[in-house]
Amino acid sequence: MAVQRETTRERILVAAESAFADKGYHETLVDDIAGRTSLSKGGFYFHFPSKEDLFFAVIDRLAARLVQRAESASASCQSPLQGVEAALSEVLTTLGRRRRIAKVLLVQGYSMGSAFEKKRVEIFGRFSGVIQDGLDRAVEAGEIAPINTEVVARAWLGAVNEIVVNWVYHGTPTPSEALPVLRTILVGGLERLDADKPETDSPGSDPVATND
Amino acid sequence: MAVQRETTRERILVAAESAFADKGYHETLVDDIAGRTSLSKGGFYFHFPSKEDLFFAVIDRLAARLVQRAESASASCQSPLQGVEAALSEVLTTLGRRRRIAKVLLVQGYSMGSAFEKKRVEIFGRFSGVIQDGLDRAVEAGEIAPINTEVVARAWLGAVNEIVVNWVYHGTPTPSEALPVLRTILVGGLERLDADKPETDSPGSDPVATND
DNA sequence: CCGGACCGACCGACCAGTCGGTCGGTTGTG
DNA sequence: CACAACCGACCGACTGGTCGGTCGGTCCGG
Repeated sequence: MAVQRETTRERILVAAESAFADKGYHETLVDDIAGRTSLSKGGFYFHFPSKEDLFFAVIDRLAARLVQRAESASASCQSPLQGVEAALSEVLTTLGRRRRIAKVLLVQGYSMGSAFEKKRVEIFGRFSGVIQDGLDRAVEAGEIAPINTEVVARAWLGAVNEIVVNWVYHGTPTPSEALPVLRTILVGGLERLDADKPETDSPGSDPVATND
Repeated sequence: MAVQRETTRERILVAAESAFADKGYHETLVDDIAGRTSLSKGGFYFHFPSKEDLFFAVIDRLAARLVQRAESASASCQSPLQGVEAALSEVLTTLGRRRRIAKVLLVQGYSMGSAFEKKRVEIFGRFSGVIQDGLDRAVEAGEIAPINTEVVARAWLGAVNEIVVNWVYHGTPTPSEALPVLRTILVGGLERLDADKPETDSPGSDPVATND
């Protein structure tokens, strides 16, 4: 039997992800999670020191996966701006495929109260860091004009977040429906700056397509 | 003594706004609010049927005020697009002046759990309605090219939301710092569409300034 | 027979909401 | 004007249910 440690821990994380998605932090009881894991409450507390720690672990796992997806999507692109666009699409479509995950990551955390604040800052910081990096490189590469990339990154993240959250609640418009529009207005908002300052020296490749 | 009804109710609302801003829904006790109002718990329950009702009343009040500000800012503009821009600025700067209000309105609600979902949909719907209306009129007026205005409105709202929330937690960048950048990328994202389809018949007045 | 994994009854803090009671003002009555 | 009957606003001790967390114990593989 021994050395089920990681297996069981994983089972708990999976069950918790689902439970938190359904009911939020407060409304999910430790007994619920124990139940879904076919574990007793005591069994659960053998693996996690507290409910709060469990929640953070769930969030961290999700965020890490998503950030990695975004990063690798971005890395497989030629130009920085395309990379940012790809990261954006990746996040949007991934969350769009997994409504429950989106809900845990973007909504349910707040119900933890003040303990969540630090975590939210950290998670959103990771994402906006990825985007900001790409934007900075795009500026350096002369793809877009200089601008406060931190604000832009945040704004994009917020736009994506709102589209996803609204979809989580409303069911419409779906992220994949929204993607082309988002691409147009977000990336387009920067390209215009480029047009203002036409000092680019890109090697003639066609610029980022503005629609699918 | 009689007929303090409204006065006391108002006092409770004000105190609750502040308490919820500080500690969120769950962490704020009815006793806290009673305390801040120099009222007993029983006294409080004379005026509100439940803690939940109180919270909704607080949120509604704040949202109504803010929506009205946005609408009147928008109404005092000449072109629809300028109106949308003005509404955007108004919301951003108003929230930027009142960090606590921003927190109650945009963050703390989630800590109520599922009961808040309907409310969030409603509140954000009100705001995005204002923006969407303006955008629709801007499309009709030929100021911008046709686009899915619902998605755009949501995206803008999300961008503003994220900037404000990030500021609430991080303290930087401040909404007023972010405003010019937001204006550039958001409104700019639409103007570019205009440039693609140069069929406007605006009466020669200079277009919306892209920076202050 | 040791100890890691797990059990589940139990504890106790916590808190929304209740309820019997108080008290100052107002209204009605003679 | 006096006095009673009434009422709206408010008080605060109490309750009842809920849950996170604990702890003494069990079970099984090595």
